[in-house]
Amino acid sequence: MGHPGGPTNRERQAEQRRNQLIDTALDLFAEKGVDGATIKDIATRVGVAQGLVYHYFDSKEDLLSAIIERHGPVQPFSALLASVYERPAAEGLSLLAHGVYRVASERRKLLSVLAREILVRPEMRLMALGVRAQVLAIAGAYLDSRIALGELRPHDTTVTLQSLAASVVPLAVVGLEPEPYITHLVEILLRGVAAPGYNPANDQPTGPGAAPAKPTATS
Amino acid sequence: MGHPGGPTNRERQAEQRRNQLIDTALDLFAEKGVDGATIKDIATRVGVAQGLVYHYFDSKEDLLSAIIERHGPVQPFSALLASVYERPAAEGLSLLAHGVYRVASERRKLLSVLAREILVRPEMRLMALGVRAQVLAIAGAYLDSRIALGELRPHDTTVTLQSLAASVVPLAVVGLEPEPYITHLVEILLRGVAAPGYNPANDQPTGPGAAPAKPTATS
Amino acid sequence: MGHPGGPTNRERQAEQRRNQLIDTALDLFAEKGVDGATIKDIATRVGVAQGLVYHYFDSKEDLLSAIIERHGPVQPFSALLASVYERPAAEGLSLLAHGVYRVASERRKLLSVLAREILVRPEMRLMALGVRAQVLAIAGAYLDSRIALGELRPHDTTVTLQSLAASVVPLAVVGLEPEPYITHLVEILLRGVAAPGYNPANDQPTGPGAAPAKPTATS
Amino acid sequence: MGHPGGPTNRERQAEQRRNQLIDTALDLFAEKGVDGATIKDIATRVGVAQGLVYHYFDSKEDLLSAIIERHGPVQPFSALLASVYERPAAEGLSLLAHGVYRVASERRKLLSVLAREILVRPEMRLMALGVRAQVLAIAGAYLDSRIALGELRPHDTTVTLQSLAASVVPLAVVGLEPEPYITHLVEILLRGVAAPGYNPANDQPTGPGAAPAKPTATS
DNA sequence: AATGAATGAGCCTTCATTCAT
DNA sequence: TATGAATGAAGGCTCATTCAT
Repeated sequence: MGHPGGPTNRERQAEQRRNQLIDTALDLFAEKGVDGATIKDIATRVGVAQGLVYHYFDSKEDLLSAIIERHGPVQPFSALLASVYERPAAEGLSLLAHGVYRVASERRKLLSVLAREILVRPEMRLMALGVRAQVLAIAGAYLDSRIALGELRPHDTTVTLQSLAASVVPLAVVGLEPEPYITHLVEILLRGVAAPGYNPANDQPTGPGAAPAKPTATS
Repeated sequence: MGHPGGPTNRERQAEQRRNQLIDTALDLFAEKGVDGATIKDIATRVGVAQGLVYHYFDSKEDLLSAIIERHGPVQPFSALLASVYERPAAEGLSLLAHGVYRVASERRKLLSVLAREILVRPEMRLMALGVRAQVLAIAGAYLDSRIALGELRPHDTTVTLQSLAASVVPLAVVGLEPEPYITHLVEILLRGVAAPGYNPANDQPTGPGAAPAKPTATS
Repeated sequence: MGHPGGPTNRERQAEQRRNQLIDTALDLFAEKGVDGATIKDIATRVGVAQGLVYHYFDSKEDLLSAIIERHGPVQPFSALLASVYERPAAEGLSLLAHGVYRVASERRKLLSVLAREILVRPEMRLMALGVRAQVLAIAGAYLDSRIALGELRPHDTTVTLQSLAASVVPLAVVGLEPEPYITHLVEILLRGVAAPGYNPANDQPTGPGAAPAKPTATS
Repeated sequence: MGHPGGPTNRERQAEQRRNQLIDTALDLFAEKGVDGATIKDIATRVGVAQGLVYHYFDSKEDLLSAIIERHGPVQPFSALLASVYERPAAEGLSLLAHGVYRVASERRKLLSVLAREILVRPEMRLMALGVRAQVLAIAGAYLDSRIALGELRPHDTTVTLQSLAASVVPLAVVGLEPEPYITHLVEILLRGVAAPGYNPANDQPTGPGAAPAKPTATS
């Protein structure tokens, strides 16, 4: 405020300390749960006095909020969705699945914490349901567009996406290997929702007017 | 033990009290988490003194074990799997999906508790992974048999099952409506893993030239 | 509740423990102030664990309420006022002054605590003002009756009472000797409010119609 | 100190800051009590960092001392007493009463703080008792002189003064209106200690045979 | 079987105080 | 002069657990 010329050295250090506390808190919350991890745990692991935590955060609750703010997965998920837009269905689903795995892997600690807290805190549950609704809306619009283009058969795209996410995210959170699981999953889902005659191998949307190859098989 | 003629009156009452404590503990664990619920909470809700809890259980931990023992979902899931065996793939997958939802709904409180504890207790995590492996083995054997019969195309059946379970169980745990979600999900998965030309409507594998059933929505 | 035949042994002991905690808390609150005295102080002086205090009281605040309930000076002051009613003014004022000193002496610890808290807690201030108003109303009615009987000259009796109380109570709270201070005070106030010609030495109200002795002196 | 020519600009600013801190501390001590107000509270209200408080004061205790030094009511009370000296009793008592109210009103915050601390800090209690003794000595000498002049009857003047102060000061500290309370109080006390036949209206001692002034109300 | 008094460890939080910048 | 990061000692309160009755 009163010092033009960018952050001072001291402010930079304070910011670092703050982030250090947030990151350490996230580690410990993920390991022991929010209730199981103590402020003392966090301070000790960072190597400072307990009191310092309260210099940066009003309460444990506030610390949790700061964690979410800093590590919140909404932005990366949004970016992922944006990057998929306009891609053919086969490629898009694959990008989606692998992307979700990657983002969830990077944020696995936070997701682990949230998964626990959502079950017990109504406000967090509501927040999570809201985010879920937003993401489903955006991603659903993408899949619907692929239906309109004739790549996918008409269906409730929410189901596809929910299934995709529900299958992939826990994998990442628990830390299991993605492959070959995800590739197989994408194949199953794609076959499940592909329009008759859509050939993923082409990586090219078949025009809506294009005559599908003889329905010899569902593949 | 030393009294022939079945349980005495007193033993029956003790059993009832024990179960009452277990059930109430489960309720509270699900509401507030294992850490968030106190022994006093439980005793108060049952209408007894805290001390009594320790007549029936050695510790909070022991109480949690008793809950799992009494409400463990392994048996019903096993029964479900058994009931599906020998059924055609289309029917089997549907039975499986709806059955999983039903069982998970009935046990949603326990599953909610377990979901939280698994993330934080290594022993529980191992236990859960073990159960998962068993269930996947049994159910996988079933799907493999349907592959062998030509109903389903050869694929990693674990993926199908994992996806099914991961999609359905959270639905039940969070308390969302199953339909039309589950029906749609089954349709997608079934199409995704069906052998070419398999006609679910027949409950019989069909020749390659048979027309596939129309999708639910206008294609 | 569920045990006819009066309090059990255990209940009696619990009650004793409770009172012991209240009394010890009062001692310490008076010595160090409510903020200055710690729950540990109290527990230690009683010879129990800190936690036990919270078995009997919800909070430090609740403990303070219990102190007021048990040691509240309203009842004894009311009794004092009742005992004075119908007495001649001279005797009444003297009884009042000495009685207030006695009661305030007996409750000096609580009054000391309240004196401090009133200055800082609006609710307590209001409560105290309310009590003061009640007491002044009752005692004022007494003095007004003595005015009507011609013993005292018409005046704002609230002032007399307020002055009496304000002079006597601090004496008791601080623990100073009452005599000869109180006797002198009563004499001054009595002369200050006596009707011309009222002779306290008589301990008899002069009838309203009685001719006052020649106004040779005010005494 | 080492700079001739009066205080430098910087010294003047420092003095201002110091006084600002003292005044703000007094405000907060009065509002929340010495224990209840924090150094951070004070610094925040002044708009500076906590650390700065420790550039001006060694400790919270030292800050309290500085408050007393700056706002101590001894000087104004002394001035009041000096101004009363030689005045006739009736005028003197009235001046005293109103003057005490005025001074106590001006210093009500400090008096509120002291009232609380005296009850809990032995050193402060001693200090206060010492001040009280001094004031009573001076004011007592004044009243004794009026006794010697025949305006007041011989009596323990300490009692009169104590009663006056005890009645008036709390009024000011709590912030109640002075009138008509103080006027009535003075009248009562004056009648209570006046020599027989003393006529306040004259501001002159009157002979025993002189008719007393009519009471304020119809007697 | 049942009660609830009692314990004691530990948690979150506050706050006066210090100190490097 | 001024800042605010950092410390560390408590303090209020909770809670699983024990035990005499």
